[in-house]
Amino acid sequence: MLVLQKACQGRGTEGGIMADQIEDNAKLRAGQLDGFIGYNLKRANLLVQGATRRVLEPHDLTPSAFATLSLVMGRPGITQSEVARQLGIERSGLVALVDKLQGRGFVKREPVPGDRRVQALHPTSAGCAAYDVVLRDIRDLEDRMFKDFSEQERGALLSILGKLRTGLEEE
Amino acid sequence: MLVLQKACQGRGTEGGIMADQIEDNAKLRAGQLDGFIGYNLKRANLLVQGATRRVLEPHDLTPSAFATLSLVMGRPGITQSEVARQLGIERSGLVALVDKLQGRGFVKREPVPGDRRVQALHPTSAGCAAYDVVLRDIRDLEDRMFKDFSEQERGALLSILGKLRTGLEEE
DNA sequence: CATAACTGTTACGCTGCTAAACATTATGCT
DNA sequence: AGCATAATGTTTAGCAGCGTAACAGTTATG
Repeated sequence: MLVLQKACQGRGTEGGIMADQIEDNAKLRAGQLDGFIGYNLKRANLLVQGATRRVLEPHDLTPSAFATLSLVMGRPGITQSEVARQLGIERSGLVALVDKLQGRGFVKREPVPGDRRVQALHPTSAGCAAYDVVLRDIRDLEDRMFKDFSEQERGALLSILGKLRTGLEEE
Repeated sequence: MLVLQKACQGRGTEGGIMADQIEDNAKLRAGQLDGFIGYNLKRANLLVQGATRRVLEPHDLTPSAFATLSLVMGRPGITQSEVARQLGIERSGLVALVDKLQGRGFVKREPVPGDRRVQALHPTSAGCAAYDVVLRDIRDLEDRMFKDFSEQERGALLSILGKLRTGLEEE
């Protein structure tokens, strides 16, 4: 608050003359943004997702497509609604995703005996093979990103993110 | 790997009959996605950004607009290119952002004596006042999100995210 | 058995961003 | 000085991802 007023009343409008002083202030004040989880999360996510995209691109997969494939691999017969829920997106958005995955022969939609509304998702053998190789690339990427981290830090990050998620999901 | 093959060759195509077994497998295998930082980051970011949007909406601000305002507050006279760099977006994307901020009278563009290309950004008094109240709301939100976290965990998250960022920014 | 709730799907539109091009101004090389 | 190179702000065009709303078919619930 004090800082704000200083910025506004003080040299705010004269700006740009004494570059070194401004640089100093930057280090002192710019921390504001760096103190917010929202901002840090966004930036980190931007970078990580960028790297992920670059790894996935040669396989012609988007992060969402890979996540979908991964879910289908992990739980064959999973319903589309369930996938959407786990991915945190709308059901409608998933249709195109599954369409593309099915078009490439990685998954197939199959009716389930008990409930004629749903079409369960199953991996094909081609999907399994593809997933196997892509998974290796992703694992490599994660190892590369975490190369400067201790095993403890890596675990801490995952657990904290998980805790944050569950805390927010149930409002 | 073993898991994959099992999923593919095994009950993959018969799916959906024994719901309880499938549920069990979900708990065992679905961890795959939960083990990736990319996925956890994306999900957490989705939720946090959603909450942030909800807080910012009454003030008619987007997260990016708030971040921009925050940067201008923290370093009056900052250049647009610099803001774009810090936000990790393109210069072109920032124009509309600043336009809107300027339209609402929160910041103003001013020529800088030394370099006639740049137009330095400065907060107005209205911008300062607005930022002051919005900042309070954001701080409240962050406290609410972290209510179940120890001070240590909160610090750990920020430092790890920061480390991840700097590690990725320099390739 | 009627009403509500759920599933997959489509069509439409918005938002946020990137990419490419351009004019203006700075900088560096020779 | 002159010329190439780069940087800044800007416009325009376009795209990808996502949400909303609506729909038909199906199941659950009172």
